[in-house]
Amino acid sequence: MAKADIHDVAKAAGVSISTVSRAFTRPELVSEKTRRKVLDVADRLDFNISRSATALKSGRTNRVALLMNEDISSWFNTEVFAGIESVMHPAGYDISLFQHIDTAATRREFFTDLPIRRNVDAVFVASFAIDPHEVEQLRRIHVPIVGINIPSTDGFDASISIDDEGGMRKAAQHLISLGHRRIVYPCSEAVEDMGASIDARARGFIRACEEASARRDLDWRVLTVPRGPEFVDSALSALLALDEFPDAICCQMDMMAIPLVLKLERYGRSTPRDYSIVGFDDSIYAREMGLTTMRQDPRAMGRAAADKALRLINGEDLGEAHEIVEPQLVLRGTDAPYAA
Amino acid sequence: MAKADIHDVAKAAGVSISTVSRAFTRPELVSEKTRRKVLDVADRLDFNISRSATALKSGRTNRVALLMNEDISSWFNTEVFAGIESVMHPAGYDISLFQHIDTAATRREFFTDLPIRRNVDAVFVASFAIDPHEVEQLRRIHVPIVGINIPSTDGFDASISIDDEGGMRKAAQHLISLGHRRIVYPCSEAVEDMGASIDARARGFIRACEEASARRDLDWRVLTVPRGPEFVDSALSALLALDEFPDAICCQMDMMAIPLVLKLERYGRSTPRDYSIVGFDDSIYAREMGLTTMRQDPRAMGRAAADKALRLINGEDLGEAHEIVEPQLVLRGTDAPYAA
DNA sequence: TTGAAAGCGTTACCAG
DNA sequence: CTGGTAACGCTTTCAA
Repeated sequence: MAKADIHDVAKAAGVSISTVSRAFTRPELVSEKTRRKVLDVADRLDFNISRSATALKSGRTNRVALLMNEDISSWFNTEVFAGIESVMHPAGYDISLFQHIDTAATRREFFTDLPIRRNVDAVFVASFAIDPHEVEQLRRIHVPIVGINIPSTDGFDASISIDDEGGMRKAAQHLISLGHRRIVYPCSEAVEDMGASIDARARGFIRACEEASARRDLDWRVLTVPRGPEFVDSALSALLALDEFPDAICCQMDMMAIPLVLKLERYGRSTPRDYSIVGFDDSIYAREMGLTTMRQDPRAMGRAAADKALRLINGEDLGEAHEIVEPQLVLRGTDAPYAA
Repeated sequence: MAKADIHDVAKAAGVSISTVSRAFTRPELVSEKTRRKVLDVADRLDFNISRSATALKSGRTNRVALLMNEDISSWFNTEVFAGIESVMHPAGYDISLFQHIDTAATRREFFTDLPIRRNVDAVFVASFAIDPHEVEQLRRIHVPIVGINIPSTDGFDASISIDDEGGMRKAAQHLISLGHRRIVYPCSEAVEDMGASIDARARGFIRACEEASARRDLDWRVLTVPRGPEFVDSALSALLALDEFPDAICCQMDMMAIPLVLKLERYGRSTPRDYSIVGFDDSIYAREMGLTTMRQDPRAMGRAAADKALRLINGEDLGEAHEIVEPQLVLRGTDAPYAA
């Protein structure tokens, strides 16, 4: 009696298979008494409705795809995943994860084979510099396509993205308004590639500085360092090599800011005493560290994206399909007014 | 022509549906020419084999369940997930994640409703203080049950766990062998609850100290602090309240060690100059920080667990069903010989 | 409120 | 190498 099927249950409960089915999926159509009996028997026989059969019958797959350019283990990706999961799982969906769609080879493989075709009810594209041709390919699977932090909404049925440029501009403005004069932006393509976000953030910094320069004296610069696992050390060297150490440092992400603070401490540069620094993300350890930073909430973005997907799947109407969210400045302990 | 089914493809290719099916799943049984034709047509019609139908027919679900006591976003859980995913995804399985099986309520709900019954091909239990009765319930779904960092292997078909006690013992021994005399173990149930690991690690520390005390003078103690989001600050206060500041600190996890190093710096205590400290996990920022720590590799554990599950699903034999792995001491910059 | 039967899209056996 | 056909386990009319 390894596996009882719906017939076994029907027989044991003295009803038809239709009734067994209804007892599970439309309990209100079955008399209290019959239902209890059926569910009882089912429990005794370790029976449950088969998702595969339900899926087949209904024409839905109860599965969604999530595309990420790199590994799920970065802070951003994990949070997005958790957010999507928290909505989709209770709704009965599995998430089929496609990571590392980053090299030319994996991209081609994915977008030409399109393994998810006819096998998902929606597609999420997370923080992914997807190109228009690829979106076009995706559309061929004829399901809603929802983006999270995507460079362009073209071809997407819905999306939610963070305003990277505006956020970083706000961060720089904060530093400037504190009175700092020498302000530096260490910039690299990080190991954990955030794709287009990196560029947008740099633009925000530059914009804030240019705007401020029109009004007052400001010595600002972008310090470009090579990407790779040593990007923090590269930034550190570049910073230390400056003629004059800056009053303020604006970082593209907390993963840059946090190690920098630690390492600078060892070179006798202490924040906020000697310099102000602000991060971006409000990710792991930022709170522990007391890092002043721009907060974004990728988990909430995941949830919002999932809500949209669900509505799209059910043919409902979306209020606004495409959303932009503003990161928030979180003041903690690494910024202080300029004191010459 | 929204959705073409197997019949449409068969017709368009001038073959039977059997041949279409075989062209996809048993290409070697179909002539090169026919196969190309079929795949061509299929691609043109945006057709693909339905996983639901295949699953139904085969009696498999192509889905596994992963149970975690808390959120997926902790370092350990993310890595385990990524490890399992890297093996199961290519093998054609989706992962159905069940998080937050931690309160009495969610546990009861999960283990009595057993929503995964008949709907997964295997179950993973990750870092989960599951009780014997719950395991018994799980067995009722009649699929392989594979554990990762579980307190007891009872009822599990396979497992892989880290030797927390042995690892922490090794960490403490290292500190002792460096000649340190006053050694402290700040201990709390962390926010990100690692369940039984916490206890095992404390035991390892105590054991090392007791063993060493028999041989030489050693002033050691466990500093218990309340759990909660402020556990690091609690540990910090406790440490600073000591009559004499310790030579060495042994931490239950990097999430304790790293913020501690940072905060102690602000109180003028600098490592390795003033004290040695070793963490546990080798998780985020440990390398950046130069933290000496005990490394464990949860991603590799996830992979190993998934390999076992796959073999079990396919009815193959496991060499050794239950594995224990030893964490490795990674020497970096936060330990130094005792210098009075 | 319940039962009978058709059909969802495959796969696999058996013929040819 | 290819085609016909019977399941796989459910849901859903339609009748009773």
